[in-house]
Amino acid sequence: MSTHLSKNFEPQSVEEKWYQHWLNKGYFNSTPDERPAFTVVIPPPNVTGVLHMGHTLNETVQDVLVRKARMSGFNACWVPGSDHASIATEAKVVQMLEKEKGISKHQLSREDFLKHAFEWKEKYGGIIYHQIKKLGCSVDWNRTTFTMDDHYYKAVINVFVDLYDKGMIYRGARMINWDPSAKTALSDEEVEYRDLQGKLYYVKYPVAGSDEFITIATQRPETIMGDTAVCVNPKDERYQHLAGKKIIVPLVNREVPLIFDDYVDPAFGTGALKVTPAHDINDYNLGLKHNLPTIDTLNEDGTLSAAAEVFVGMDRFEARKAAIRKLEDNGLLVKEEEYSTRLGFSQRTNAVVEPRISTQWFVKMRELANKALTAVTSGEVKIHPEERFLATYKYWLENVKDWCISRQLWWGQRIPAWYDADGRFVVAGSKEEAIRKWSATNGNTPTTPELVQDEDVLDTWFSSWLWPIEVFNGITQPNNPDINYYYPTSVLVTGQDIIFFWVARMIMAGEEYMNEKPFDHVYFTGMVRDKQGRKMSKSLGNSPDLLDLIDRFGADAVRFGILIAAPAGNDLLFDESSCDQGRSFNNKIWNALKLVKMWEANGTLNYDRSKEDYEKAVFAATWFEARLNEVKQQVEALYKEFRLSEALKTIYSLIWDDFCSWYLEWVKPPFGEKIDNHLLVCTLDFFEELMQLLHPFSPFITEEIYHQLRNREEGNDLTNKQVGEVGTAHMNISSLQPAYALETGQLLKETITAIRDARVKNNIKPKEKIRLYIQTNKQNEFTLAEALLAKQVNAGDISFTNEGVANTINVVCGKDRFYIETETAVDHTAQKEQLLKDLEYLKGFLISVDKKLGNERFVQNAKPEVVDIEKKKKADAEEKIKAIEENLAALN
RNA sequence: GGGAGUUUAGCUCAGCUGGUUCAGAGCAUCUGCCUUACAAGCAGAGGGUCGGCGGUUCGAACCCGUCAACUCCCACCA
Repeated sequence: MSTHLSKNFEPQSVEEKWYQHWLNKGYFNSTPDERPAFTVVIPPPNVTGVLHMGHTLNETVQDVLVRKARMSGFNACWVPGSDHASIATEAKVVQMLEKEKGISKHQLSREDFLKHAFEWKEKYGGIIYHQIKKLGCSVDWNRTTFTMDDHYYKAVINVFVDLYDKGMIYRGARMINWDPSAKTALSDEEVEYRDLQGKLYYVKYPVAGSDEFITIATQRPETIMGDTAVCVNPKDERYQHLAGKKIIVPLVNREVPLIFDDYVDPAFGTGALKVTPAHDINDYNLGLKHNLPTIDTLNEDGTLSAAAEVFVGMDRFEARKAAIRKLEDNGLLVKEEEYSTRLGFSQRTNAVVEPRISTQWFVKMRELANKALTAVTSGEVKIHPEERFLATYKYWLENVKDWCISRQLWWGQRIPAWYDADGRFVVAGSKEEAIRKWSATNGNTPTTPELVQDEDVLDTWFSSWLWPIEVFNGITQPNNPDINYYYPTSVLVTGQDIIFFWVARMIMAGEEYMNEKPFDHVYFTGMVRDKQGRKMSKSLGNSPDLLDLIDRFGADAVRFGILIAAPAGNDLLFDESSCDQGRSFNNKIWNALKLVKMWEANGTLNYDRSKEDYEKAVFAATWFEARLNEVKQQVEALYKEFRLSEALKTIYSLIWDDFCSWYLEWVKPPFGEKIDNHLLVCTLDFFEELMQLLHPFSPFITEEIYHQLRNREEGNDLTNKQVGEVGTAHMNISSLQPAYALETGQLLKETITAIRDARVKNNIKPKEKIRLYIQTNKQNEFTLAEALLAKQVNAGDISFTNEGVANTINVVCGKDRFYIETETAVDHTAQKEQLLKDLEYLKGFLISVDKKLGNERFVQNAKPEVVDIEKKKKADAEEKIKAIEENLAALN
């Protein structure tokens, strides 16, 4: 039956095969049934993007949870999909059109542009799906959703109309963040602030009708032309005498008032502030307060507008230089100063953001935020790790501002507002509906007004916030069987960087449209950084290519590599070497398979429990069964707390140390001999169970080995097996208590290590057989494990003794004493040294315990159990000391 | 400026309600092994005043205070 197994595990040959097989079997497809649902919606990556290591981590975590749930009896449903990512994608399409076809966006009609965009999406949108497959993700491909799918588009529009009708969406002129590169408004969250070294320019403003000047400090001399006032603090003595005077704005020689406001800090700069209501949020507020005119000196692309009068058409940064030169020429520039400042950058285009007054659409956030706040503070939605993110979440929601949702783009859901020639508008889901509404509000005129739809589209997040609902058509077909079954979803796995953009808003949408949270748990993964702790980014070139990694290490090894270093919520420093570790692990498992497959059963079914030596014969299996059950419980607990990297480490150690290093060595038959049939069955069962335990983390190799272990019938795949359905033959191998088996196994392991150590230290050749004498009060335990002990320390003979044995190497392990008799002469120096060292440690230990027990306050105050433990420690230590001292005496 | 987090072996991190046979794991290091599953391996070993200082306690890596370093989030000082 032995098919030839390759020297090492070869992932390439099995990954493709199994993924296709799983798909063919439809294991990942889910439809509602009587089982409990375990639902996960993927955080949709940008449709034209590629998966970076952050995604890799998220997808792996989700797959682990989903596969684990699937094999634990849940109806697991993981919905894949992608996000149209309006601004990012539109920027890419614009760039592509210019570069490859020499077409600029404004040459195209909206319809033509969208055609190009959809073509682009078709061409590149598949990349992320391919990567998700390569990684082994068990998503339900039948449910793939794109945020611009027809039903999804409709859902977004419905929600907009609904919120507008409820008075929660309004349109108005406000100061917003403007991206001059994409020529669109941004929400506050889409602006990233960075510290920069800038300059502060001191400029003299002449006072009208005098030869005095007021000197102001500014970072932005190119906005001087938009100044409509100069402001000082009313308590500032220096400027009192200028009250009522006019100030002349340089470069344009416009007279503006001098105003007084507490806002100005007299200690900063010169204590005088130029007020440019069109280009600074604070100035804008001052302008409102003091009724100042607003002069917008910038165009939407960041060049200077006609209103600036000078430098018209020049880019804002060029204009800054020009303004400085001109001011210098006019003798108005007093000085420049180095100044560290913060500038806002567009998250998507990296352009410096301009504060700009513009008419946009906003969502009122207060009420929505309150609901989202309650959902989390009440514990309805649980955040992991909680302590770290709860405070951030609360703070944002308590201080949230209205959400600017209109974007001056074409790629996205077009705002369903319709305007007549006079600028009056109605909000409606369709043109027909719009006409109806318009007629109703405007006096039922029978003539059809010429209604034009708003040119703008909605913020991407205004569609993503419906994700957990509309992937199940919950908005467009409320109460359909899917939404009723799958919602709320079980867990959302995402990066902490989009807690406000997405997580908080999904909770708002869930509460608003489903009257229920969108998920039970939120698991925040940390940021993936490189070895040096730097963020992974394209510009640094430190972000590995996922497909390349999978090519080199295999998907299982990559999953291992990213997960092993990823405690929940902590940033993780990713290094390829952890993939290497994953690959080594896979080879270790593969080689264990090769070993087991080499074994041949001896044909006799040695299952006779009545036989005298039965328990001795199966002790290794008894021990491992107990150990396996113990670890399974630990892992279960770790899953509950989402401590996946620890679960993986625990399984890793179980397989490598307990199974390979101890168990397999214990049951391994001597060269050329056959293995007891019963032990072989147990071993195969253990192996199966181990594979099932590891399967969520490493789906491919475990499936492959599951099939290599035994011949399987069609449709018998690990991926589709439930816990308890594999490895069942070995249950209750012997009647020994598991705790006793574990204790004896531990004793055996420690003894083996101690004796091996003594062998190494005394230069006993590995091949040399020793004779071993054991002095112990645990004779039963040692008798049970005697054969294994003999094999593992290469002892030809083991016997028990009540006293020291002359001319031997003495080893003390715990309270037990061992005497090693060898053929060669014994040199006692090494063991003496070791014994003295142990003795010293134990005596020190004893002193500290004695001290503690001698302390009356300890005995009085400490819990009785604790005192008892100390007493036992004392007794044990004394016993051990006695053993060592006797040994030492025997050596002399 | 406000808030949060981190600081334990060379590196990455565990250490849950305070109790020295718990100062641990994995990598890395050192020593010995080409033992017919695996040298991507096996068998051993060494390595830490748990960031500094102070306090609470019979007892502190763990609780409190304070200082320092690093990271992140939030905020309209020109």
